[in-house]
Order: sequence, then structure tokens, then C-alpha cells
Amino acid sequence: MTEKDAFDLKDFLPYLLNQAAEVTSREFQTYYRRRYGMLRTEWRVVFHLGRYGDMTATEICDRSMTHKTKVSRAVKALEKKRFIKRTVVEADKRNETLSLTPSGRAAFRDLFSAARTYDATVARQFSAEENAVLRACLAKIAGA
Amino acid sequence: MTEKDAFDLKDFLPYLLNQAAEVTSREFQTYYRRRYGMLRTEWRVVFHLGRYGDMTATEICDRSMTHKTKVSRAVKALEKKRFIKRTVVEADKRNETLSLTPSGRAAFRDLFSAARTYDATVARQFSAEENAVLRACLAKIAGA
DNA sequence: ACATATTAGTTGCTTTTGTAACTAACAAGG
DNA sequence: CCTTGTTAGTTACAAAAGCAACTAATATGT
Repeated sequence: MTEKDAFDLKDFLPYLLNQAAEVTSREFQTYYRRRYGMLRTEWRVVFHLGRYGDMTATEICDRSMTHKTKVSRAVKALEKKRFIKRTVVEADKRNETLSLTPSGRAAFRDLFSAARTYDATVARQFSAEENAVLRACLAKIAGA
Repeated sequence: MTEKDAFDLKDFLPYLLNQAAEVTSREFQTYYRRRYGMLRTEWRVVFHLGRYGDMTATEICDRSMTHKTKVSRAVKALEKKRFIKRTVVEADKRNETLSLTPSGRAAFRDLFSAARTYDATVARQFSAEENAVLRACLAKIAGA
């Protein structure tokens, strides 16, 4: 077997990334899913509103690189669960501003802190340098 | 804003991992999808058989941490496309050995080399050390 | 030998995602 | 104004994934 043939699935970045993403997503999911009945996109929407303030669905799409149908459905579900409310923008009635309700804000605070804790748990496995390299590489790949 | 509040979605590992995984998967997908009409799990099955030799569906499940229904459906689809064939194991008729057909083997060779090339393309963005750290971290996260 | 448990793999049903077509509101050029 | 184009967001339909119940073959304890 030549050196070239020693290429394994575990050497293949798309595979590695998917496996790692799946593990962490599955683990963190239990927070927003079990406790608030949220889906991943719903949690992302709540995160954006809680972290950056009121904004429209399109802004969330742009910032989180999520497709608008996913956000549209997440918004609908969050509205039904009374975590967010919408307000049509009078100046341009195509837009609607999304904002967290009090219970949405409470969920955000809880999940935000859970996210920080979970992130720290994963990060604890690595040195500061490793963490920096890992995150920089991921951001670069994701950004491309 | 305190230091604690400076936690961003882009600082959250599950999010970063998902974004990075999505970008690379989407890019590499075009190979197996456009050229062979395969789905991701089908490509993984082909990879396993081509890289490690004949094995059963359960072995593929174990090695690739994939659920058996996904593999079952991938096997069915690959069989219909004549990329693999199954042989019931006489010693234990619950098992069936999967193996590539000649056209399956040809597809594997092509995709294997495309995978190596694509991986190198992503890796080229980083130094040798960065690559080593990235892959080691991902493997550790995925393994946990 | 026989009831019970396990293992391999499949199927049916539900949930989630992707894609494309659609509505409604606005913008811009003539 | 009025046609044409664009933008925000929704919806309908199809593809894919997840989960649980199922069949068939084998193993195990009594």
C-alpha cells in the first residue's frame, strides 16, 4: 500500500466535520429541545434576537446563513409557542420586526448560559492554542 | 457589556462545526451527486467497501457511526443502480456480504481520488500544524 | 427440545429539510 | 399612472432522516 492509498474516511475533512458537528449538535440539542420544545433553527432565531436585539427574518437569514424557508417556519413555530412576536414595519409593510416576549427572553437567558457552559465543556479538552486554531480553521472553512 | 456577554454564535462550537460541515459537504456533494446520483450515505457505503473490502451492512454502521436504516436504504439504492451486490452468508443467513460491482469499483476509484483532491484543497488553506491540530480536535470531539 | 432473548436487516409512519413557485409590498423608468 | 423588476416572506410538494415496530435467523438457558 503506497502512501497515497493511506487515505481514510477519518482523514477526510467533510466526514470529520460532519461527525464532530453531529456529536455536539446532538448533545446540545437536549437543552433547547427537551426544555423548550425548540428545533435548531428556532434556537438560532432566539439566539439572534436575544443577543443582537430585534431584527427582521431576512437579517437573521443573512447573519446566520440560514435559508429563509427554515427561518420562516422557525418564526411561525416560535410565535405559536409565545417566545417571539412580530410587528409589521409601517414604513415598509413587507418587513416585520421580530422580538422576544418575556418568556422568550427567559428562555434565551437560560439557553445562552447553557451554550456558554457547553462550549466551555468541549473547549476544556483542548489547550488554549488548540482552541484558537480549531476555531480559526472552522471559521475560515465556514466563511468560504 | 461584560466579558462574559461577548459570547457570539460564531464562538459557539456546535454552530461553527455545523457551518463548516455544511460548506464542505455541500461542495463535495456535487461529485457523487451529479456524477453518480448518489446520496451521502451511499457514498459512505461505497467508500467503505472500496477502501476496506467486502463487509456487511452492520459493519458499515459500526465503522461509520451511521444508523442502520440509513445504511439499509443506501444499500437498496446502490443495488438498484448496480454499484453493489449482496450475497447471503450461508453460515449465518441473517448476514449479507456487500461488495462492489465493476461499475461500483470504478465509481469508488473516481470518488476516492476526488475526495483526496478536495481534502487537499481545503487543507491547503492551513499550515501543517494547523491541519494536524484541526484534525486531532475534530477526531477527539467526534470520538466522544 | 423449547421458550426467550438477540441480532441483521427492512418497512411504515412521522418529522424535518430542500426547492420552487407564489403573494404582497414596494421601487423605478418611461 | 402603469408596466417591469425586486424584495420579504409564505406555502405546497418532494426528498430525506429519525424512530419504532416488524420479520427472519440464530443463540442461550433450562
